[in-house]
Amino acid sequence: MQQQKLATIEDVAAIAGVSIATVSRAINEPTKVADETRRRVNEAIARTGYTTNAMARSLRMRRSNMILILAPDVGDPNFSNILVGLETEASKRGYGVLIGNTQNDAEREADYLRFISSNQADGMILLTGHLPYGHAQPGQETRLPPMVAVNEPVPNSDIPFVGVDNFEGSRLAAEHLISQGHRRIAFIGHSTSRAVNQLRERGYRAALEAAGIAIDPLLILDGDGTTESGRQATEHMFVRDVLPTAFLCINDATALGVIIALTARRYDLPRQFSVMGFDDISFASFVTPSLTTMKQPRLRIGEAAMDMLLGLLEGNRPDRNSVLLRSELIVRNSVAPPRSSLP
Amino acid sequence: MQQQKLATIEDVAAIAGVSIATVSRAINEPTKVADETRRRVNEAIARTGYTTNAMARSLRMRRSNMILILAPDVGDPNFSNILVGLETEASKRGYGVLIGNTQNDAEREADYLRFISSNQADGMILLTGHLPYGHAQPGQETRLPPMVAVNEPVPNSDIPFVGVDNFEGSRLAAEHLISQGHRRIAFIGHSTSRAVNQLRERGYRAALEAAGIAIDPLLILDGDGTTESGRQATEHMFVRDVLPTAFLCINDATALGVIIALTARRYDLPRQFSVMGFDDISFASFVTPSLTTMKQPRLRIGEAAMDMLLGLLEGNRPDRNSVLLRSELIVRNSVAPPRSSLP
DNA sequence: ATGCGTCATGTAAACCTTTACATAGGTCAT
DNA sequence: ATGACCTATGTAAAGGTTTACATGACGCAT
Repeated sequence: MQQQKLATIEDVAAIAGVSIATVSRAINEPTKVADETRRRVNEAIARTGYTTNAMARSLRMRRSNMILILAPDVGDPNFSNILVGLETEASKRGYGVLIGNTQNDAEREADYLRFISSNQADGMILLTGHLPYGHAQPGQETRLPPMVAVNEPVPNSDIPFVGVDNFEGSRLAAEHLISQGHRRIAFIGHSTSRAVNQLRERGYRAALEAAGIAIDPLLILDGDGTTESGRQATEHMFVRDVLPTAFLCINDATALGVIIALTARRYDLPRQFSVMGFDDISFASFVTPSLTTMKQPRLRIGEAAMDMLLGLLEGNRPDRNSVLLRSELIVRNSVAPPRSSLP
Repeated sequence: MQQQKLATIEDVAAIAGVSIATVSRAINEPTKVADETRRRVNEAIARTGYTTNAMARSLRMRRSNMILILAPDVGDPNFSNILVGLETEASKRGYGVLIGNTQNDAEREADYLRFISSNQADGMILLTGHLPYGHAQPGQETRLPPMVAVNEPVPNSDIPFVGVDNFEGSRLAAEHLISQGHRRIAFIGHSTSRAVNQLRERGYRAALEAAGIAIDPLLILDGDGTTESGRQATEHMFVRDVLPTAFLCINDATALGVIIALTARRYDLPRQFSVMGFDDISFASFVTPSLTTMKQPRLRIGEAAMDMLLGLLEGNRPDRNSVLLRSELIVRNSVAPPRSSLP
């Protein structure tokens, strides 16, 4: 019921009155075939509706023109536009995009390697922050294809990385708060050894030091990147009674938790406390007060990463091993000068 | 630099001392091969790290075990979890998932058909609400593969559909408002001929009629599904001075627009006006007031759709041509009894 | 006339599977 | 002893490309 036999290169060759080799050349290296012949071949192609069978082509060429994207959660709003960027660039260059949603499950990660070892994908984008589990199974040792890490670098590896400049972004964010007159600025991080956190905390420290503000360790708290942890961290500060005038959060989700905690305590934001996030995820503009944050150029990150990977596949050594894009300050309504500094 | 020649079935056969046919059978139909032989083959496979070349397999079998997902915008928060559901089910059944982000661009839609006509995908999921442009190009007439439409049915076609029961969901939403005492309920729709809108409006009408409430045409407004259109529709009502006590919106984005408009006019929600959305997208719980809405079971929609498609590919006629899943009432803080009905 | 280089095309191998058909050995009923 | 059937395996074709190598025609310098 399914197959009504698609036209093959032989059908085209027969109609055009040439050999299949000529048809193949007419398609892939048009200059190598005489004008008149090329015309006849094209006509035959049009008449038969021929399209080259990708499987046969991949089998012969040993490349599939497919890229595997490994992500812990494709639904994550932080990934969505990166995905769009990845797909756009790939499609523009004639590549297809395969998605692997790993849910950080080792078994699924290992499973997805079958796309690599069975030649179904030529390269891999890692949004996971680590190499797929099982890449070096006792007996197996799957050869890994060219890869580019996005968003989170792969620690202890020289895998090329594309992402936002976390140090710079965080420094700019802290500078923004400082420029508004804040001097007691809390940093709520997400220390689980993730490189991202380190850089953002360092950016925060750099900005404070540059402004001659002493770092108060009591103002640096740890969370796990969730809204709930932002809320808890804030509560913790009230319990200890060590309060900042502004909160710089590792991400928007955490910042939302801070806002929730402060609002629950009936503080008036941003008059009494300022809050900044990082990422600019979709709800950032809908919270009350709307969130001042650093916007990640997600679309461009995706495009740049795919561009780099395809470059690798085509044999270009990349000029640099990592591409850091600028994040952009998005001023909304969650930041204001601290009360004490008001006239 | 790339290829270090992967092991083929011949290598395995040589080591195991059998023919390649036996190796193939040992892998694909284990019962058809003697225990002892199977053991030797498996050992040889383990030793060589052999994985079957998917390209050769697909070429021979004429099926790729890949599904193409066509979506206007993979980044749309409304799609994200559907995507996860689709991917999860596919992966569980041994299929891979290819994404095609069409951006509603005819050219890109046509382009993605190459995956079909070149045998790179066996089936297709349509999130676009229409057949890909170019499926019946003058000369071309690409044969379309088995398909399932998700979220939005394809009008004037018998393409199987999986989605939420819009009529029922909308009726339940309206009933919820009625149960709180509302009788003047506005409906802000999105009439651009989309089937979704029709059904939701009908559900609204059905609930009102069942409660013996006359339909006031002045309370039925049109929008285009965006936040801005929700704001405008609300303003329009104030201009005409025809006001409801509650707004039932075609989706959460629209509802957000209504909330913005009302808040800007300094009304106290939900005391003075109630607002309901539809979808339960991620920011729904973060808005102030948090949005009472109908939750779409997106994950399950994705899974059900993929299940149906794979069923079709395996030759099962589906029992029904459409699967409608229930949406769930999520009660938050944007709905309260109308002032007039308070004690 | 000969030889050489170039250009357009054809021939056939290779890419790696799956599977229809053939073969061979064994069991069992007649 | 014969034939029928079953099981386990092997042989070889087919699936649709790309491309190294071969062929032949032609122009041109010798």
